[in-house]
Amino acid sequence: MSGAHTMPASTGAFSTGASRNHCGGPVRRLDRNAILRAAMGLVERDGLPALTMRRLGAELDVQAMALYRYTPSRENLLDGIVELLVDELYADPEVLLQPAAGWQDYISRLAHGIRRIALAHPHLFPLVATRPAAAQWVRPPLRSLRWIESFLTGLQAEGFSDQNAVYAYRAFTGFLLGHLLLEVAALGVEINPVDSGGADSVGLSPDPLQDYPNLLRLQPLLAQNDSEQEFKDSLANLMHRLQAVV
Amino acid sequence: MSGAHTMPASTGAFSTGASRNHCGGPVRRLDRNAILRAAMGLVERDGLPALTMRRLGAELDVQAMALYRYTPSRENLLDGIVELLVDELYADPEVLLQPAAGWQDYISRLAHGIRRIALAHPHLFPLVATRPAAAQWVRPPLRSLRWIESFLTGLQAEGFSDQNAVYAYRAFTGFLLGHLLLEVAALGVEINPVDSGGADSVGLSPDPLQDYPNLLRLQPLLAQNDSEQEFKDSLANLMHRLQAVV
DNA sequence: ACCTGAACACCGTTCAAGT
DNA sequence: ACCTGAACACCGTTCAAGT
Repeated sequence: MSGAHTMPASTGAFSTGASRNHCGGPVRRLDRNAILRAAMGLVERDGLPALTMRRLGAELDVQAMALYRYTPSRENLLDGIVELLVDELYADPEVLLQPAAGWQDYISRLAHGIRRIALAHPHLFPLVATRPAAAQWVRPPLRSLRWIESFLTGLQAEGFSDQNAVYAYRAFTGFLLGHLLLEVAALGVEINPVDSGGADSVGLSPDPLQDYPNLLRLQPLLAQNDSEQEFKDSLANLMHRLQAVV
Repeated sequence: MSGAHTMPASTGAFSTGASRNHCGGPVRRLDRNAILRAAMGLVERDGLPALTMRRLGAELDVQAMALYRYTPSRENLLDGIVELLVDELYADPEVLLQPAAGWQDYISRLAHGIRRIALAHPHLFPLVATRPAAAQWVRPPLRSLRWIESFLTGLQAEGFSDQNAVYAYRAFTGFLLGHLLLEVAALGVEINPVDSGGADSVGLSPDPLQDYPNLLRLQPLLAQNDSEQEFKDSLANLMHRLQAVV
């Protein structure tokens, strides 16, 4: 922390131009984690297009070029964000690393944990879904080797065969990705992160809603959706499907 | 091809500076559809980051600024691409506008039609999933009002109540989005559209596969997946789920 | 009517130079 | 060791100007 690098004795407090903390000691402003956290905050506040090396630098009181000591590229930064996001699962006390009360309980906790992450970071979650993975079989949103290993091992401990554990992994990721992407997309429309100047009129397609009588009539029904209930229903259905094969 | 701009007037035939077709008549080179098609081709060939106003102009033998006669912005172009993509469903003879042999047949044809579109445009499909929609209840990948109307009306003609038709719409879109996004993502890893110079070593996460014995053992099983069969299985499961409520 | 040249305010990234 | 200035090759977009 207090490395006191190249401090000229004469001028005292502000001679180096480096920022200082409130204790007065010189401060190592940057490290990869701080950069990633700042990037996440920037995206969550202003949207993905706002994540610019220059703006991110400004956020950290530094020039953009300084960031390249800690990341080879902006792309690499995005990958780092995705990794950090998935790792938040470890900090969730509701999520278990291994089944403790049956595989249904385990899967349910995991599903809700990932859902909490998605809802907490609606602007960031699409990155989890769309960034290229390391291998074909690494599927978002469960895209850390450690969690895939946990999942497969956990289900096998509960009696799943190799085949069935892999089958469950595939069904589980498909279910999660579809639901959570739809959920954060719906959130995104509500909070409207779009910065395209005054394009709201273009939004509702070439022809107006009036041309579709059925849609017009069902609009209230379509608009009122309990996404949590829908998530739970679909999860229950998944469980039922897995129950049949185990 | 023949960059005949700024042609001296003396040469007669090329006095206008506009390009000509092989019949010799002056030609309107640009229109919105041609631009959108060129953009789709560019993305499918070189990836989304390659879609640049300047590069797209070059593709059409025109300066970038000329495109702004036909689109207000690059963002609007992306929305146009998504619309064109979804509209390809109308050109698919296997897909029916209304049920003709039961709702299961109708839904199955629709699902496979959208899957064909996704697989035909793996670089483009993520746009369908992630572009902001016009309303919360417009869900990718079924994001045209006309298709939503068709879907709801179709199911109601087959005996679905308002509630159940909307329920089916939600379950159907969730299923499609999850599966197809995973499928094109897996494709994307195979064909490797990444242009990040030599980042292949970074890809496989901080720790190697060797640290996860179970994963290492199951890797062959994870790698060999029949995505079409998986799609059909999951679709059948969806049908079964809907069967229960109708 | 349709396209271009020039310009503006940005980008990501490199690299020699400062401290 | 860590950060900056200056520079390069790009971006999207505007607008007066050409034909």
